[in-house]
Amino acid sequence: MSLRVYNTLNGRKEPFEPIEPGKVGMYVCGVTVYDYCHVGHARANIVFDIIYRYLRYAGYEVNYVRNYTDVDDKIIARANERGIDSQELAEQFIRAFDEDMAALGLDLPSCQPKATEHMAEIIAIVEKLIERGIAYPSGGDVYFSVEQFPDYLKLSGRNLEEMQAGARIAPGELKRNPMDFALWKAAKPGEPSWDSPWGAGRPGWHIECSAMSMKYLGESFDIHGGGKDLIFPHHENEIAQSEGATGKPFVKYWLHNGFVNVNQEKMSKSLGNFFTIRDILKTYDSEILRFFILSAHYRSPIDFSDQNLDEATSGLERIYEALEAAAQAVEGCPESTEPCPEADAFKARFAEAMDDDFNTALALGHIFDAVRTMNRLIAEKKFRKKASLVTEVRALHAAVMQVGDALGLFGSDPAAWLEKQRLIALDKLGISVAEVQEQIERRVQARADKDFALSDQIRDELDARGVILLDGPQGTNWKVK
RNA sequence: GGCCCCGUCGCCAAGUGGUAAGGCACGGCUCUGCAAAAGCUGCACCGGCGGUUCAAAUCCGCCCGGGGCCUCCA
Repeated sequence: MSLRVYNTLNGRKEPFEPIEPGKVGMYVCGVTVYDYCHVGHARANIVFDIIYRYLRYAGYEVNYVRNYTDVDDKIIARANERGIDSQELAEQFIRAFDEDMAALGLDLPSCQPKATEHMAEIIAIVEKLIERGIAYPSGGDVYFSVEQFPDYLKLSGRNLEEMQAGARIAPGELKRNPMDFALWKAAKPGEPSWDSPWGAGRPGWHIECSAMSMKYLGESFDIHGGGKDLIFPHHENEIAQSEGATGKPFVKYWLHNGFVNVNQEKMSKSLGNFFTIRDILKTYDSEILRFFILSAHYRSPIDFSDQNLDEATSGLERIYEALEAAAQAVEGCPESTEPCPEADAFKARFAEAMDDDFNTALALGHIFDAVRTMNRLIAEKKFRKKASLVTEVRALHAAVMQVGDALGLFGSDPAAWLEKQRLIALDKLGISVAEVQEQIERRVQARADKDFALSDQIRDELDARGVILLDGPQGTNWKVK
């Protein structure tokens, strides 16, 4: 069984064969740092985080580069609004981005370059393109000439003539063809700028990614990722610039994640229907958000709502409860080195799901199957005395933890995680832990007195307010509905 | 207008030619003082119509409904 990935370049799933066996070079477009990130950014980064994790789980050595776009029109505009330096604004949101990604539990990429630190590389590519007749200086700008690059629009599958019909040349742009795009923009007063052979200026939006990806991963590399909305024009233009300059294939596999929707509509700044990562993390644990995102295939749209997040919470709690129960059930039992075919089969199914274009939804289904098996075995009579069952539960527990690591899940201590969730939930109900404890004690006394009417009344009252009492061998526990 | 995607159980969601994974919710049973949790168990012919095929949720056509890109966007 081997990995197959959906490649936007040809619209099909194809076998994943890295340029250099065993090694993967992967570049993902980061963010333009002028504002806080929203849940859409969270999805993109979580998706590529699990791709990064799974590739390593599958044995690849991965060089993962994710950039910061720290020079751009929007950064300049926002900095001007606030009357601060654009670099200062960029630094502020780079820190915010790093905090958000850490809060989401993302593994750090191998390298996180900044556009402003790669001016020499950017200028070198522009010079090369001019040299080859694919780009031309005009005023203080430099434009890429789309007519000189026959493969233009091969990623997005569009038609140049039709696009030209609707394209306009903005005032001040000295383009030969309306579809030509800026590689270098002449500095306007008050804008950050760098010296270049064409005078002071700054890079266009797309060129930085060509420069940084090729610098760290080579002129041809394996995976380039980003949101679907980057296919055109950003990634299309990256291909044009890069292949135009090198004459070599730029990227082997283009991977694009689907959007986060709110009420079936794309979450976006312009629609104003977005939630920032830091706001959501106040209400929902980051692992719940990750679990929710992994519950759908990465290329499908996913609808963001309280109901969906609450369902994800229930599902994740079920898994953590099983992990906790399994760990407790086998504690102190003799260890065994016996192999466990069931656990091996489970891991094989997990790998098979992930190998099919990172089918995390199916992979989670397999994890739930393993959870049910563990629960079933633990519930057997005299479980602890049956060595084969103990061995199987141990092996399944270890296997779930292992595949969980490949998804960035189940890394918390189950008891602590569940406790945190129920405290959060209780807080939402506006009930204090002390009050619940007090009621439990009253009920314990009532039960001791065999006053079941009072006992049930106490439980029903709490139930009506959203708190469920659970009587177990170790006494009475509680959880939120 | 051009290009593209989606429509599977009450809700979420896999499955893309061989007879529907999983989760949440719901019903029954076991357990329990009674419950809950857990387990067992029950619960869908896949938007509509037509076609191809021995066989279609899966392929083709049309229709209906929803969405995306074409301008900054994860």
